[in-house]
Amino acid sequence: MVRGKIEIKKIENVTSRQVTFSKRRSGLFKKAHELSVLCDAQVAAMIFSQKGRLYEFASSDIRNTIKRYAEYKREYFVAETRRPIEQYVQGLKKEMMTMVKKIEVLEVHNRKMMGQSLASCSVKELQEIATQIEKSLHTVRLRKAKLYEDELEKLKAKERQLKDERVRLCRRVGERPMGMPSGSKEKEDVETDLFIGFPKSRP
Amino acid sequence: MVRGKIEIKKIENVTSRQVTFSKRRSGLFKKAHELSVLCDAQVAAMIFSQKGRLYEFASSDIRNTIKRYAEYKREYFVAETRRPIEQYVQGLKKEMMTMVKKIEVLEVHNRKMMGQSLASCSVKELQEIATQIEKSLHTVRLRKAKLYEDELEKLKAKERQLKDERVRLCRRVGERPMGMPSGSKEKEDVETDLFIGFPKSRP
DNA sequence: ATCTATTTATAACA
DNA sequence: TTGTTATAAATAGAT
Repeated sequence: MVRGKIEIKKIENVTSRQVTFSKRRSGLFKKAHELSVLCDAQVAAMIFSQKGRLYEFASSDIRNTIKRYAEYKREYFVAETRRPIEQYVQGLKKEMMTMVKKIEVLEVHNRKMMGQSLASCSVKELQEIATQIEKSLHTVRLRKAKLYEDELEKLKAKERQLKDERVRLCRRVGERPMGMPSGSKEKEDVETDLFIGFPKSRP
Repeated sequence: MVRGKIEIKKIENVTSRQVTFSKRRSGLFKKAHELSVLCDAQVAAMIFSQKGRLYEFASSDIRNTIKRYAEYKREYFVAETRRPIEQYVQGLKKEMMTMVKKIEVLEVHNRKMMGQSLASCSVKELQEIATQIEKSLHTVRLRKAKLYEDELEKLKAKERQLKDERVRLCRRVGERPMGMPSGSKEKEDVETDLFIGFPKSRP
């Protein structure tokens, strides 16, 4: 545009292009600055040189300007930059909603099974709850009984084993077993009727 | 800069400022475009007017330029733009963890109160569960009894009301009440012992 | 908007 | 890069 005006097309001479880039870049930034001051506008400019080097200008904080830009045009900037995360967040939120509902259901059920919050229940509901609770009680008691029984079996087995051992030892020492516990005398394989634990006839 | 150079400071005259904004804006974009063509650079410029209107220029697709910018400076653009969201996501995840745990606890408790998954319970635990279930059963039955009682009260009240009405009508017709239900004869305010519903003596 | 007197920007050169 | 300079471009103020 001086000493012979130039055509606006890529400058092929590398040196010349670099010089022009440098000069026009500062010119552009100067103009940008003047515009921002004169007209109280927010201006941002960014330039990538051919080599990939970044030059930037911002009248105020460039982050704010870009943020503002992003908000202004979220249909393509925010969207493309953030949509994956936002979709992910949406997914998380949905999951949470589901969980919240699940917790509610569980808590209501729990409360009813604990005999709480019964005010809203009809007679029919109360009957159902009672039935369920009775069933549960039955199951729990069965299980408890089974545990006792197992325990008893174990103890009996141990007793048997100890007796066998005792007999074996007595034989080895060459003396007749004596001073046996009351009830079972000389028999080596006794079925004791020793009962340990609670009576199991209360289901 | 012409016909008397101007100082670079905010133009106070509104009209003047608007005109200058318009002229210089197009000037800036023209320069930006020339720079991008002459030097084969990627240039983007964005301007927010005082009123908040956005004007933008981009040599190539502005999204690419901004993306490139974001990648170039993720240490403060990407980071600061996305960190809040990422913190938010972290928060959500934490909440979800808590909820998952809560659900687990509730489900375990629920199962036990339903008489399920008892295999892992000790005798002591089983006893505690049974005690709790018994308590619940008691509460539920109390509640059921209360409901029956209330219902009964209502019915009794209704019965009384109907009897009163009947007596009033008979008097009006001028005849002695007759053909009364068995049990209560002439008395106008009878306390019936009619029992409706299940016996309530089974808590 | 358009005009135009000036200031600015800058291409070419050093 | 920086500086100089001739000249093109931009634009303030007026219309």
